[in-house]
Amino acid sequence: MLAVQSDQSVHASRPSLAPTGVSLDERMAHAAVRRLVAKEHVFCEGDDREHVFRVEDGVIAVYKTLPDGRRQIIDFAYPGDLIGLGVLSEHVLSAQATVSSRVRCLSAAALERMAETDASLALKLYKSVCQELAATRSLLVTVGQRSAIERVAAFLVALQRRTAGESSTINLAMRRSDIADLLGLTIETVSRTLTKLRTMAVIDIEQGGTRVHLKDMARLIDLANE
Amino acid sequence: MLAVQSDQSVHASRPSLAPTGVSLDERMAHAAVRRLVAKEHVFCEGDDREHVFRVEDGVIAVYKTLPDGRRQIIDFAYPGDLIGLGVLSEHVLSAQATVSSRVRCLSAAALERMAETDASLALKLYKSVCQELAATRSLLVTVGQRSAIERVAAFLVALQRRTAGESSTINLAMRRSDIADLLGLTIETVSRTLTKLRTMAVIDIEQGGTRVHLKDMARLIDLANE
DNA sequence: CGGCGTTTTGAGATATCTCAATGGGAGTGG
DNA sequence: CCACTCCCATTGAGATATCTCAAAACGCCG
Repeated sequence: MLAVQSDQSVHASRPSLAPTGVSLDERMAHAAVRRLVAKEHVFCEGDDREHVFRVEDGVIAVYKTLPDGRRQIIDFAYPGDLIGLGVLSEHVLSAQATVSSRVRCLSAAALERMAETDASLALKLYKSVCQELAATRSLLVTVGQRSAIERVAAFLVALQRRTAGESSTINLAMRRSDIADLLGLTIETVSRTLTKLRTMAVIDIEQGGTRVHLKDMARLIDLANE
Repeated sequence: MLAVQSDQSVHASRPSLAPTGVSLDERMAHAAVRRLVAKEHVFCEGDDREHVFRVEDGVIAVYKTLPDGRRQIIDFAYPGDLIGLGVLSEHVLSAQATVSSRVRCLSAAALERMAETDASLALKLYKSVCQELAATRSLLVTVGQRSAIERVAAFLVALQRRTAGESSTINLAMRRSDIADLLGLTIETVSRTLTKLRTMAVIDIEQGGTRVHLKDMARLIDLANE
């Protein structure tokens, strides 16, 4: 989700005219860590927005549900990402660990109070949300325009870029139902599409179905129609 | 799109520690106006991001295209909305008038320079992008989870709330193809769905097909499954 | 009045969903 | 250590919502 780059001080690049005593990272270092088991919620829609969280380990699914229970995952948050930013006093989305995870808790009020007098921090938040917006738009294009195989291919490519670095093996760290709810498909279609990609020799699925080896990245990107 | 509330000065609510000489609205008042005919572009993906625009009149479709020409409209921008904000030096989206429109042009560099030393303005931009993000997420839920009739109903409800005030008559001010590309449907499905809603006596479609009267708002909201 | 772009409507094709059954792994308790 | 259970993934077969292709009607503008 929101990738706020680590730095030694929020004032590193440009001196602020409204200095504060404590940098974002300093606060982060002291913030309490919370451990979550798979499926445990970080927060739910409607909860008071007391904290902003930074993912330390694991994967957090940020999602919205319709009254009848259908669920759209908006984003997966990986280590380093921030979740829970917003302008309202209540959460408008829910967030749930897909596997056992750790998050660091930061007071939302304190963060936003800092930003009120610290242009550098406010601008950092602004730019971060712009990035988040770009990611959400990208998912919207995928869900609105692409076929099932294109969606799954795009998802795998995005996951590789976001979490795997140079490696061509990715760890899904989530269930098929999570992927389905991200891409606007059913679990059966996700499963069928993954086996189709395996049949096409574009990917390998390891025993357990959670680790995937991207054998033909160029082909996968092509299939994603990016 | 980004709804930056009008005010007399960006310092109205809280004195900034980093004052600037010129408020956002003052700049707006002096900014050049550009007139566009239907289908004319405000900017295209890849263009240098020289300006941020505020819509004065008409409707601007902000969209992204896939290599093969499929198009996903991300948002319609109405009078008062800002378009073209971002962190990169190039536009990552295209923007096109759906009907003849007017926009005001503001230097992107100047705006972002102001924000660097004006925490109040930076925070305002942050909050605006948060709202934009919320709208995009909402559309993502619609496109990812809802059926054709739910999507069209949700679109009509959102349009009414956003542009019609108290009135129950809305002006689409766009083609069926624009609605289709917003909702991830085809023009035929949009057309059929609108006539279905008319048959159900939930809406009336005026001669010309561009003005729609929402006869049964409660039912429409229910159909949208919101 | 003619022509063009757009919308509507129809009929058939198809991608994806739904429902159902099977199988594998992980954890639990005997 | 072996059943047993639960959860999840896979696979199949049939249903269906939406798409595609095609034609006709409409409305606007020159």
